[in-house]
Amino acid sequence: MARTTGSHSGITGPRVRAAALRLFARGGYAAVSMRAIAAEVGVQAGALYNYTPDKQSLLFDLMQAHMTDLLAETPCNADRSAVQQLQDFVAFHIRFHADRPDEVFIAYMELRNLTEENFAVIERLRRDYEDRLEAILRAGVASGDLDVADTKIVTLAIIAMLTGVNTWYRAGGRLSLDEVVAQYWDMVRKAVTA
Amino acid sequence: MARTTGSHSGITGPRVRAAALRLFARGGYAAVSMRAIAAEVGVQAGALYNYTPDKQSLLFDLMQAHMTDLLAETPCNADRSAVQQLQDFVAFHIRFHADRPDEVFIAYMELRNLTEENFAVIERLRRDYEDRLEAILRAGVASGDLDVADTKIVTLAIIAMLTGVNTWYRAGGRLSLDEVVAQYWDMVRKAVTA
DNA sequence: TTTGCTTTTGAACGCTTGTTCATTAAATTG
DNA sequence: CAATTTAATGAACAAGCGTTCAAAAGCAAA
Repeated sequence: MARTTGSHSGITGPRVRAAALRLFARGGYAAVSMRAIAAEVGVQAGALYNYTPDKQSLLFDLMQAHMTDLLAETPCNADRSAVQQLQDFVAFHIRFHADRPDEVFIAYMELRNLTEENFAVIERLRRDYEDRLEAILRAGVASGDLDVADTKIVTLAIIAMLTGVNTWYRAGGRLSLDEVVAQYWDMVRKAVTA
Repeated sequence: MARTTGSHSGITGPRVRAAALRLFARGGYAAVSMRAIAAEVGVQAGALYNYTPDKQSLLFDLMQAHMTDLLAETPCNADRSAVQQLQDFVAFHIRFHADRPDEVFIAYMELRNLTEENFAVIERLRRDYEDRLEAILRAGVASGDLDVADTKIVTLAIIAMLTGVNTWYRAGGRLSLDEVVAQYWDMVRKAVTA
């Protein structure tokens, strides 16, 4: 046997990325073999190398795509007040992350499995995202609507709190995403206003 | 060569655990080989098996010891008000975790590398810890001192926020631990009071 | 139907993995 | 000093790792 019936590059490529995403999120990058990814796709290990130069690129591409999407979709409406922008950010962060549990898990857990250069790229994207939130907080402090002693710390505290939702939230659980967003916004709002 | 001069079980045992802790935290359980741990101790791989039945037990023992310490040291002073107990908890959590970055990192990142039975043990200890905080919040709601809609969610949100300190805090950095504790307590207090 | 391209196979590469064990030597005990 | 216990070595094991590549086979165009 060699090429199998129905084989097609436009189909196999995305399936390789999807399988890698699933398995990396479930078992961790180092614990998942290329053969395991291939088996998930229904192909031999060698075939993966038509779609990625190596295992490291598979991880990096997944993380970079996730962070790029995150930054592209982050709301940025300068017409709204700082408090409104903060509310938009909280709602966006929770919803975006709840929709992509595997990507989020990988983006936070597999940083140390990136090469030095790849890590630098992802780290910069993460900083860019943090800076978006910090800019909102600064604007709120400047306008007097927010009471925040150290915008950097509060930025990190808010992001950590919001991202924590992913450790327990499951669609169809006790709380709807609307309720989750409302409760977290309530906490954040109280924590940063006078 | 066989046994080396100065070799002693009472010394090598702790060094094996310390090396495993360091390397697991740095590179991840799956990416660290028994030979790498042995090299860090200055010994051959076979010698490790005088101190652990296998690699999995090395990970589990580290995590269990950490969680047991955490629960043993958690403040629990029923004489104090709910708000005071909450303040005690926040200060304790930040300080305890800041003192043990490697243990904390492992306890959060390597859960998926535990066997099913070992995972269940660690998971229960983690729940016990969460329950301590939730009990404080419930008491505060009952006494009217706290305004919390859903104690479970707020428990998880607070813990996620506090544990996030470990991703950026470094001793000798811009902020002292006292300042960090003060700022986080300020946020928590405002978020859970009316 | 033949030609050429694309995709996959399956074997092979050298290397690393966790773990075991007979052997050896230091440390301890009598 | 001699006997025993303890702790380490270093080789070996089977299995798995990421990756490469010639050969094979489905597919598309002529």
